[in-house]
Amino acid sequence: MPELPEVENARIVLAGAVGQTITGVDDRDDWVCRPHHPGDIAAALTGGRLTAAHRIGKSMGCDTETPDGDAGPALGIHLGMGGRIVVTRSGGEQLGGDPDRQPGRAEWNRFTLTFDDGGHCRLLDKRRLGRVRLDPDLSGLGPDAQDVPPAVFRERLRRGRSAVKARLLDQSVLAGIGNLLADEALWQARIRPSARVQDLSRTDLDRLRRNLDRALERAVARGGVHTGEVIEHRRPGGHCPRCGAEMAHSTVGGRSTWWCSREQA
DNA sequence: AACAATGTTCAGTC
DNA sequence: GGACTGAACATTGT
Repeated sequence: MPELPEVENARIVLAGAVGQTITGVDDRDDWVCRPHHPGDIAAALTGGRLTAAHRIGKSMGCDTETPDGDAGPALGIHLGMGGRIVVTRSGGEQLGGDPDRQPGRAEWNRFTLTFDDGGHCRLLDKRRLGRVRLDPDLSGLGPDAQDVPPAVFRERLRRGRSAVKARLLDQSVLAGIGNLLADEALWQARIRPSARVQDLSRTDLDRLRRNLDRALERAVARGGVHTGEVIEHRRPGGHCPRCGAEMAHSTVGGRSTWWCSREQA
């Protein structure tokens, strides 16, 4: 599920744990916690306190404070292909979970913080492609896809010769856009995903940016990219919800791609 | 059983 | 060296 909108909602869940003091850390999943070893993250964080929850693109994390009140290591979390954050408060109140508010099966628990008031913060990830690490290097990320000025968007996107969708998916160009959001924004803007960036006009790029902004805002508000208008029509036999033409399918930028065969010609 | 899946990264090729 | 492509990664669902 996780593209920028899902991660932003997960960040809000994570923020529900800010202020808590960490009494225990389960970091035994050495794949999800790589390159750390079991116990490394526990040693770094136990006794510390969460002080903030932030996000850039699809990467999020917490700032921490040591028991002495000094700045502690940052706890970086990436949800990968299907991770979720669930926070349980001392009273048993649960924040997060899947769209049906199911917490997820216990064996999908990949990482857990336990707090002094009895609450928990968990990463659940059935596909196990999520990641937890201390002080992650985020220097390779481009600006967050939310709130990119038009001139910056045009300049960053137009560089190179690849397909426009491949540019949108490149996290070093803009951070936060994933496969579904890219298809949605390109469909809204009526631009073919395989169009080469050097062939797009300034008007095309401005229209794409506006539609991307709108798709992002809408997806954050509605709880995920799956709420996009064209998403449910990305399937064999699907039709464009605007004009009724058949949806076309192929691979662009290494990912499964759907577009309107008429409007995005 | 074979294949695709809302993501990232690494090994190749140009 | 930079830009770009495709496979690999771990696991689940169809």
